[in-house]
Amino acid sequence: MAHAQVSVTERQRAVLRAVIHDYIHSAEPVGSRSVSRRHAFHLGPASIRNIMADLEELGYLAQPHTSAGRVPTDMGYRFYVDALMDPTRLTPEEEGLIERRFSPARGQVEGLMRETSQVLGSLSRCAGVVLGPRFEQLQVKRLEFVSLAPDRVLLILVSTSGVVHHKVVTVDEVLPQEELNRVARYLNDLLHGLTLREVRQVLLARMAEEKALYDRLLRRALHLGRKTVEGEPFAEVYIGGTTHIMEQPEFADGEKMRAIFAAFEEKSRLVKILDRCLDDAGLTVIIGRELEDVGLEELSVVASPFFQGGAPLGAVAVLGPTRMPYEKMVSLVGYTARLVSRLLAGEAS
Amino acid sequence: MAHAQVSVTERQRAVLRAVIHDYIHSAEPVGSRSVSRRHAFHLGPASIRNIMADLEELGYLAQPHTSAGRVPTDMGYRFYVDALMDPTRLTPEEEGLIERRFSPARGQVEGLMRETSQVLGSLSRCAGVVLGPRFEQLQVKRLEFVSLAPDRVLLILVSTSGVVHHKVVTVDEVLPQEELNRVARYLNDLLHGLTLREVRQVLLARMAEEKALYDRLLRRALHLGRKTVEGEPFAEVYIGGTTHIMEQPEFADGEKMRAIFAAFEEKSRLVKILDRCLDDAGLTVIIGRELEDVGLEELSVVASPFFQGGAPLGAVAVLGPTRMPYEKMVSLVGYTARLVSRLLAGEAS
DNA sequence: ATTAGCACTCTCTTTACGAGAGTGCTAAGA
DNA sequence: TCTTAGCACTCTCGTAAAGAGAGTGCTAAT
Repeated sequence: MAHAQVSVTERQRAVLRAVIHDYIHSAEPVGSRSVSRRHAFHLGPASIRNIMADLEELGYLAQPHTSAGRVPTDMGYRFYVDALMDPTRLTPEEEGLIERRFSPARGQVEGLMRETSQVLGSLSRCAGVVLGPRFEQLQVKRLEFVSLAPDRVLLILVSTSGVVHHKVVTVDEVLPQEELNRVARYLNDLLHGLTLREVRQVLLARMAEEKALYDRLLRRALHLGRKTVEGEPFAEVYIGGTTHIMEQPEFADGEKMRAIFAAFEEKSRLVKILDRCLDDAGLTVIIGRELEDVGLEELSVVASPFFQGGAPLGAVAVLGPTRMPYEKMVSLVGYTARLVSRLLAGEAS
Repeated sequence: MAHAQVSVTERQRAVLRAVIHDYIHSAEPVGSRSVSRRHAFHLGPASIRNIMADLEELGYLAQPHTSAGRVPTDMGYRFYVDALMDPTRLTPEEEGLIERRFSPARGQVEGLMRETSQVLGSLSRCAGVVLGPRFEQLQVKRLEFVSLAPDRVLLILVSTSGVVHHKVVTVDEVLPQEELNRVARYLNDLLHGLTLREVRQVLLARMAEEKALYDRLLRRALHLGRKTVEGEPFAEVYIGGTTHIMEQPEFADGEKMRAIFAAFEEKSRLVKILDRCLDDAGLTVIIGRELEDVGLEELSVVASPFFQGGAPLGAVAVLGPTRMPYEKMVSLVGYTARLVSRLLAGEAS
């Protein structure tokens, strides 16, 4: 209306919308006849055909073969999501359902993440994916060192949000528990409240500044501190409802399924995709090839970051076939992300 | 020879063995002709046919339809595993490969479990499953309580083997960190070195014994201690290499796959199955329907417990189609279980 | 006891064919 | 000029028929 599209008329938009709607719920190529019938345009099938031919030329639709109906392309979905889709809201029932499922998970960040992935999975009937708190961004609440063996130390890191990370390291010299306690006390004083990114900087600065390192305790402390924060994975990924993807008719073929599940096992690929969504303040939709991940070309992602104290902490997402009901996914993911942010805020001390 | 089978002749055994061998690597019904050819019996196809008919009557073989070859039944596999199979050993290359893959995981129990499931998966080309340390059996090394919010406490439990468990609980009264430290000190003295099973008993005994509970500190300590050990899952389950199962031709059908992956998501079902294997000191093979799990009728499990300090701690297993190379799986699982036990022993302080 | 021979059965693949759905194009109508 | 009715064409899909292939069970001969 106000902003006239350069090359896409209002009618073309209406037909594209209709085709996508039909295709999303039938999973079968959509013909001109059914569009003309089901959506009460005052247009006959022949006109629809002309318009569809135009849309195909524009790259929004494709034909699996001559004389089949049309199927949306990635580009078609993209246009739909950006310009055609009318946002819906979740029904109050759905919202209530989500909230109820979350209530038992109150207070445990990891449990919350896991539950979120499962809720998203079951409501979207796709895979629900959650990118957990970014390690770098966790704030140190407490460090703890436990001596497991003379040369082996368990490092435990508790963040203010209640996330616990731990790992075992081997040290060169024997460190009795006594000394570990002193080290922990020192580091806790030094690092309390800092994010791990800051911790890394502080430790490096200290180590440079006190080159000499006469103090053995100090030296050990800095050394152990570095071990704690180094080489950690970017973040944890939680996946729920993966079986729903198998229900989609487009993946009846076993080979495609394998490719997809291989990606699920290799979580780094999911991390890479979801990481892109963290920079955007709001909700992101990535469609098919836009994922730039060989093996996932036929999937789309709807993702949204969630926040703690104003900073994006992680992301929730739905991963399903490109033929997914985008409006619904957008509202579902958006609602869930806001809810998670709210729960996290309610928990921060 | 020495022990003449009541109803199974030596020749029948040989034919059954041959059929199972062929079927395991072809996945197709085995006919009399190919048995006669491939295995240089001095018997023609017709004789083989007679023997196969006998084996069918005995319940060891079945025909998908008249005039197809024979296929082993669950009972046939069972007989094969119990009486026919000749044990193999892994090749030194395979053993070396396993050991190398484990070396980076040294010292971290959780990492070791995860890695084990993946190694088993990739070497068996089936799903690798590990039932982690049984919670009940962990020995308390250290308890730690961190106050996250006035009414919310993070409980951390470190076991002597380096396993870390944690959870967040909500408490009725405000507990400052100061007091939590005192509580932790008390409980650490009381519980150090006990298994969680014993911890439970000790706490119950104390609570009964000191009914009055005049001491607030004591009351709180016992209360928090109970929260720490109660309601915990039986054990963690690690699964690796699930995608291999999809490669099996018998699961090309999407519906069967779904059933199987549903079981993977619902880990309690796997726990139930593997738990059965913990009681047996050695290796267990469970075939098809013997699993007694609707949805997994076409799978078999080869499992073996691993030990720490003489007590079974958890189990490693391979989960694949009933048509799996049992000899190889048995040696693989056996070797891996022994290796895991060894690595655990090497780590105990 | 073994096996050759044979008729029979069942699956799988190929081929043919018609129904159905959809298209593109052309020409007529608004 | 835009719309649409009509029509020939194309492609898929399901069904049916036919033949090849593999395997069996039975009988009779060795």
